[in-house]
Amino acid sequence: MSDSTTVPQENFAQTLADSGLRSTPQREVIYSILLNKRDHPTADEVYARVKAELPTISLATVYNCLETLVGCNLVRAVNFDREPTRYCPNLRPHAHFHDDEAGSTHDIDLPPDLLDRVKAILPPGYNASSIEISFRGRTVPEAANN
Amino acid sequence: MSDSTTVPQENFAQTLADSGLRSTPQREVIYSILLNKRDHPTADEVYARVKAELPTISLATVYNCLETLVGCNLVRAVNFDREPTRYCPNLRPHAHFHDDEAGSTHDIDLPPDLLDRVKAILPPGYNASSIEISFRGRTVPEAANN
DNA sequence: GTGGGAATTAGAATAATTCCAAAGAAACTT
DNA sequence: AAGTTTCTTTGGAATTATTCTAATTCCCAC
Repeated sequence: MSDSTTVPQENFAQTLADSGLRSTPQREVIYSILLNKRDHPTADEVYARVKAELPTISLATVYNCLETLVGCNLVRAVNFDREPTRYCPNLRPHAHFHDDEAGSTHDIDLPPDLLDRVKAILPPGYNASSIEISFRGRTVPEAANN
Repeated sequence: MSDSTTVPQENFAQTLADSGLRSTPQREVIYSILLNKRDHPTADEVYARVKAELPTISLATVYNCLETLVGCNLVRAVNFDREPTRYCPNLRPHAHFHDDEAGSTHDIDLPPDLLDRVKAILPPGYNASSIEISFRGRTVPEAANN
């Protein structure tokens, strides 16, 4: 189930506990939904999916849980322009490509040295806590292995 | 007034005309406001500044004009997380750094080859029309020349 | 099994942006 | 220069994503 990019289920509770937080059914299900279908769903989409398992969950809880997971680095939030925030359980360094035609978002793995080179452009005194590299455009199905 | 990063006033009308658009007082003033103070203002901030010169302008027009200028590549829109969109007349390749403490946004010039290297990570079939590299964090005044 | 902090819930509120329909210029046409 | 078309602006309503709030519920420690 887990690969090098994600936190295995058994560490999930621990990671939360490390931040003084509890593992709850809502948090677990939401995290598993993100692992299950890696299509960068929005909060609304997560809400729709989680209701199948927890029919009484509220949208506010979905937002709360997602924010919590982002806060303890179990999940990354991805933003494109004025689009709703999307969520991604891939913790490996990667960029994002947003296909404007399809509306879909894809992970693009980053060569490890490249992230370092990008970080290196910051002048002294600029202390970055996060970096985001994002592309927008079209994917050409014929040309891609896709 | 203009430098290598911006469009000189005399080309402004032409650039609009190339897209079948007119140069209007509202568009001109808004563009000059962006040139004048390069602090990445939001639409609201532009609105406040433009009212000094055009007191009857509406917020909708500010949004319209900014979108128009972005559309014909006179201006770039910059987004950070869920913050309001900011606008920037710097057309040179550059990244953005958002200082969470001060709420300010800074341009970070990109070495020309770096943008190419970043573009090169895209698999075949991924056709990017725009790239954005953005940092969030703090700036440390003591360490910076700033 | 009771008290207290944490978490969830539903709904109201907010903030940024977009939509809409009407009124106002500007530019072509003849 | 009047008429027509097209582009632009305007104010206000509407929309969308998200956050806030207050009330309940849950869970663990005592």
